[in-house]
Amino acid sequence: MEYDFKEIESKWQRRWKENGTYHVETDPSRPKYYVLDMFPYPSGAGLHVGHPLGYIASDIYSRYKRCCGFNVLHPMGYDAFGLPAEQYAIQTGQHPAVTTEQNIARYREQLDKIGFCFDWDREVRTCDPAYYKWTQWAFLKMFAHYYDNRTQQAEPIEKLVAEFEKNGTADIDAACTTKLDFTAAEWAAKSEAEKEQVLQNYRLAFRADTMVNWCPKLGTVLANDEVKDGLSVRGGYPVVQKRMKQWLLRVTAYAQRMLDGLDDLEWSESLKEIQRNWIGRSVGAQVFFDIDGSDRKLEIFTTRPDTIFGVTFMVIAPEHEWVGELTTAENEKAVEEYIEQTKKRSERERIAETKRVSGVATGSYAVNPFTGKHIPIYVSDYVLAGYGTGAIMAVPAHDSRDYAFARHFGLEIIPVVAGGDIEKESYDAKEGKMINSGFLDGKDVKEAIALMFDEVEKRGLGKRLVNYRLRDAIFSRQRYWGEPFPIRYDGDIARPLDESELPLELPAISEFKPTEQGEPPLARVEGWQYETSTMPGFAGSSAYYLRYMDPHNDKALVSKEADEYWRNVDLYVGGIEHATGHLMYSRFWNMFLYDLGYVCEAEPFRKLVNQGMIQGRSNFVYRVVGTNKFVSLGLRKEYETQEIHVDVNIVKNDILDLDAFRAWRPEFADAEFILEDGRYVCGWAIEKMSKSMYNVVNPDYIVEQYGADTLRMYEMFLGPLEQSKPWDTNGIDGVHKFLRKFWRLCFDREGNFALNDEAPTEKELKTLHKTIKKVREDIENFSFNTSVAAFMICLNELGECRKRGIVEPLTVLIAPFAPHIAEELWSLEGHTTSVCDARYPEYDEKYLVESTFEYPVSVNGKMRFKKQYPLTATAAEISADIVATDEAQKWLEGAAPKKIIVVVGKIINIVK
RNA sequence: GCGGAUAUGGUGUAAUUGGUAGCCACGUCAGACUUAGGAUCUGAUGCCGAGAGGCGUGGGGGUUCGAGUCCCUUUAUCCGCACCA
Repeated sequence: MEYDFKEIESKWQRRWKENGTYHVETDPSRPKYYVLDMFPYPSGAGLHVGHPLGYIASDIYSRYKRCCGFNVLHPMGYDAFGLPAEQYAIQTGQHPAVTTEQNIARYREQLDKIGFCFDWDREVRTCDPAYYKWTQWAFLKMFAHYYDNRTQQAEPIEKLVAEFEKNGTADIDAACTTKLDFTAAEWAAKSEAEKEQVLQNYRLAFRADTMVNWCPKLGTVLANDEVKDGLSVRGGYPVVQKRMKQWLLRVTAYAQRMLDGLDDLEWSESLKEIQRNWIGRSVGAQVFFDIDGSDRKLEIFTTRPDTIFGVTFMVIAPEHEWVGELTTAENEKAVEEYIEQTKKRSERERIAETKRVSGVATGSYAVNPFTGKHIPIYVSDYVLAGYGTGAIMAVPAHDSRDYAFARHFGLEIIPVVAGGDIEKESYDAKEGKMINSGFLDGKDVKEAIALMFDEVEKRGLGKRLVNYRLRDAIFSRQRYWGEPFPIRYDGDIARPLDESELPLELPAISEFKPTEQGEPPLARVEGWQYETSTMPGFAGSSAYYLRYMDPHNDKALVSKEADEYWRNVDLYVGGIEHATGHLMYSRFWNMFLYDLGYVCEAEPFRKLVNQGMIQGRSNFVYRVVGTNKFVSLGLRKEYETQEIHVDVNIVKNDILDLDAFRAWRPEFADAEFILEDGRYVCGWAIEKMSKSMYNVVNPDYIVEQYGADTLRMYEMFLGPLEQSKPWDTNGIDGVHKFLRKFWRLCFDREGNFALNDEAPTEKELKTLHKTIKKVREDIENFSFNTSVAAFMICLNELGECRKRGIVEPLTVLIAPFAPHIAEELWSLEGHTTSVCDARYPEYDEKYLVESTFEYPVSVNGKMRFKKQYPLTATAAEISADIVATDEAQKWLEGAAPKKIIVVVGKIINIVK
């Protein structure tokens, strides 16, 4: 019987569906394991061969865990709200709900062909009102809570109000936008609108007038992680800074906890590092500088208080609120001009021109609290309004930016740390001895920093302070295709809907552009008395992993029972591109729900694996310039040629299918070829997988040609999971050949199923157990490429072994990788259960043991590694051959091995 | 500029974590069976050399009896952050 993968695969996919094979329920009698993939955004282009990489890996792991006795939750869904569907709607008038529905159907069809073990009964879609009800619910909870720095958690806003009524802000230590100061009496005197204004300063979901990333082309604001190099991540359109009233999430309140939480997560060091950088904690001091002729004190933040003696000027950001106040009459014109000029510069220009020094003096002076010197205050855009206090103390001798500025404006440069040559450049290193610094002279930098902290606090100049680079997340988008905010307005006061009013459904509209007045599309809806912006893409994806635990519950996001059983995600597989977006927001969202007691784990994703990107491998043909003749790769040097992308699907092993090429496009219908060895060889290059490069490989095509099991194994065989690599269909034959060989193992020459019950030999058992051990270890380490290789080696070693005692465990072993073929063989053997109900095979150590082992020995004074000893060899016998090095002696000392366990000639353990 | 990662045959990769570098595949070459093969099977295949032999894990140096693996240095590529005080 031939290996008819089409027949086998459709048969088993149908059965799995009919029998609900992969349906999961909570089962307290069994240990749980939660394997999650980052759910896809269903785009119009469908899946290419790169998308399933992570899904296949997680599917193998899920099936493996299931065979190990775990109750495995492995769900899938769709991140269905988002910009592309809406952009498409604007162009075509097609409602996003319709295109999204179509795209989901297409995705599902593609996914089903690959044979995943998802529990589709738990599917979620973020655009489903029954789902986004809980996104809105979480938002309302955030609106109703603030973050108390003393209890280090979210608390009901009523607690804060009660505090205001009693003591005003006197005893408050809460996360806020700006520090407020008022008494109980002042609070009582405020109007309702004023009180709400104050509370917005503390709520975890709040509305504020802030500088935002505005993308005119997309007509919406964007969060920091949606902007890169001054361009929008989606679409690549310019982004400008603009002051607007927006909803925000106070993620900064959780900065420290999100930072601390990283330590215990099984994430890659590089991903943790990206998040640490994004949070950007820095420890420093807040210091107030007196301003000459004013009662005001200029507040700055510094991480180098040791260098205060070297401060020779101050700089404030152009957006600093005191710019007007600090500017003297004679400097007014120059300052105004400068600010006008910086406003015109886009974010992109500002980034591009970081080397250019610019600035202007305010005419005011501050006083260096340690030297007593009067120092000028400048305005310059190298100081950012958004970080620290938007003002700095400049130490040109020890900060390269201050140095460049001082050089440009001819300002004094005083070295206070010995070690550099300030004639040439600033000395930024945090090491050396202090000079020109009064009581700090002779001290080491580290020591000086500590002493200065104390001194600053003692003199009442300021205090220690921790600053974060992390910004609050802008949460509203001026778009249609997203979750509506459960907020209505009473004048300017935002009123939350009652929970019983949820979900607030997105109304149907037919025109998706912003209004003439530039308002979001929802402003077109007649009678819409709610907020007109919608929530951003990350809203729906922030808690979807919780919803999978209990997807049909209409009383709660997740029931206590389900949450306490499934707890959190044990293994999360997805791309690194979500490092500062989704993975930050999800952690914030989860910690918030944890504070409120709705979930029992503070961290949502315990272990995370980032699969690499699959790049495209493009093929080229070479047209002789001015003709319709195409010359093969090896001969192209002899002609003047033009390189043309050719569809990779009509090229095999870099050999062009000439007829297919002629049929590909009308202009090539009468193409002629200059061949080498009778074939046309194409050139190739690694590029991004995209339609325009004609290098997109569709998984459907691979499944059609080779079957899902081959696709699954080949994707794994391609290389280490976490590494980016190009897709190259060359080579898939090797994996397909292997599966055919595995299939034929069970049939005799006449094609009858022919497993026998003969007892396996020692050698065959050794091969089997070696493979079991290797494959199990590799799966645990996510080293799927080497486990596929192990299967191949196994078959090579076994030859034509048709013994049930060998083939049956191998079938179970291979099932996570190639489930269809495994199921078929399993059923032919007479098993009535599904192969996924079988226990994963254990290996028996005794089959791994050999009777001899090798040890490095000296032969004729030269080190060799050839000599074999019997297992019973004594230390004395071995030592006679060993060069008398310390290491060898140490190994022998008291180590006289009683038993040495050896795997195919290598020592794995010495039992004493 | 700062931080992280990677570098091994013609190609994708492997190496029991300091112990015979190149497993397993692709490709290539030779052979078998075939009317035929994009089927199947067998063998060869790191480089130089006729051979003995020599060289070989981006480059240079070091530790070690022994280095792809550890240390120092350097180069290239990729990724993240970037006027963050």
